Amino acid sequence: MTRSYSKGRQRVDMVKIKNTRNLGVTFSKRRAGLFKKACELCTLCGVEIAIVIFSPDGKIFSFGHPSVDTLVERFLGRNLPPPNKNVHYQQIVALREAGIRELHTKLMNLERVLQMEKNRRESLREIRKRDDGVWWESPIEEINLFQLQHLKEALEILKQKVEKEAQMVINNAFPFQTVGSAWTPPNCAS
Amino acid sequence: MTRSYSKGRQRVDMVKIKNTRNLGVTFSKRRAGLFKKACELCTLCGVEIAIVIFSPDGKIFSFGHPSVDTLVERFLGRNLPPPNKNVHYQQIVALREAGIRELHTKLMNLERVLQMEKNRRESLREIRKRDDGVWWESPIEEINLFQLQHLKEALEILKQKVEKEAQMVINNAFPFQTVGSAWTPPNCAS
DNA sequence: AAGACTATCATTAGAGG
DNA sequence: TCCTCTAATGATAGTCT
Repeated sequence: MTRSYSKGRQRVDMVKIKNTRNLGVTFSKRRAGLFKKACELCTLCGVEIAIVIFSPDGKIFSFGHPSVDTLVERFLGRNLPPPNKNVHYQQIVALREAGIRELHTKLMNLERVLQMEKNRRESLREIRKRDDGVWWESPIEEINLFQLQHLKEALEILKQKVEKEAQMVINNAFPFQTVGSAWTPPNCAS
Repeated sequence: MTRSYSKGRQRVDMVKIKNTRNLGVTFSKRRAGLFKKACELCTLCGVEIAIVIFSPDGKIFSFGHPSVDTLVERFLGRNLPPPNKNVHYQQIVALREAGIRELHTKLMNLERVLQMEKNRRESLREIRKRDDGVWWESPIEEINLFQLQHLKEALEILKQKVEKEAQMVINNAFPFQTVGSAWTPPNCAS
């Protein structure tokens, strides 16, 4: 007894996952939440949604209404015919509309992102202190160097001007090659 | 005066959209919420997510980190041979298993920052001129702080220039692909 | 007409079991 | 590992500007 629950959901940018186990739990919970949101959106607005999630350990989770394969096929079928200039124009128009709003939102969140960075750093330090046994193989210095190199790369790319190069760097740093089978989540609740 | 807002979010199963107009608004809001959740899941748990939404009127909305096409392709090719496991890859896997997700999250957040900064290179270059240019040779803790300060400086100026920059973005037209954030294609409401 | 606002309810991280 | 619980925070439908 005397259960005094205190911890609750904090702000997203304050969230610090304490260990791998909690990370897995969080992933499961949030994945379920995401699928639930998608399901609600399907039923509420009459849209069709496909979601595919690749976890770092190689598992694939998918949600699809009516089915992932159907929607993926349709998605590819849309891209199959040669690019339509009208489509491209519509994209530009849409981006014009979304541009200002997105920039505002993102700038408003930038400080929160920076705060998140600080929290990540604290989390990293905590994990260093706690999980000594796991971190033996790779000294802290190497990890710092590892991180350092990537940060350096990223910021130097920032100085340059090509988004694709940045994306390549990220992808090369973390090539998530996954092999597995799709897992179909529970159906939409009515 | 005396604005007494009363309506709020009701239970999902009680939600009734009053008309087509409100339905469109709801769809936009919830779609944004879904993409935000997906983005959070990406950064928090280090997963890769692709979402495709087909609206009844034939419009397509997509979210993808790193990109929808990449993930769809991987999804369809889930029987691909195992990935090459070179030394670098193994090191990354080991580090990730040991808690590298914080670094991964850092990089993904940084990627988001890069995505935001890509349209504001001039301002950033102006900031960078004030740097001595050797910040990455400092200890990692100071590096992060330095980077944070650096980005924060950029943020301050960018805040002042957001409108101007947004206009620039519109004039220059966005690049075709979006990385790590929601891509809003053709217009939403009918 | 695109956002701001606010009252709700939903989501969820961590603790106990 | 999986469930329940609880406090905080997040999300959002309708309204107003």
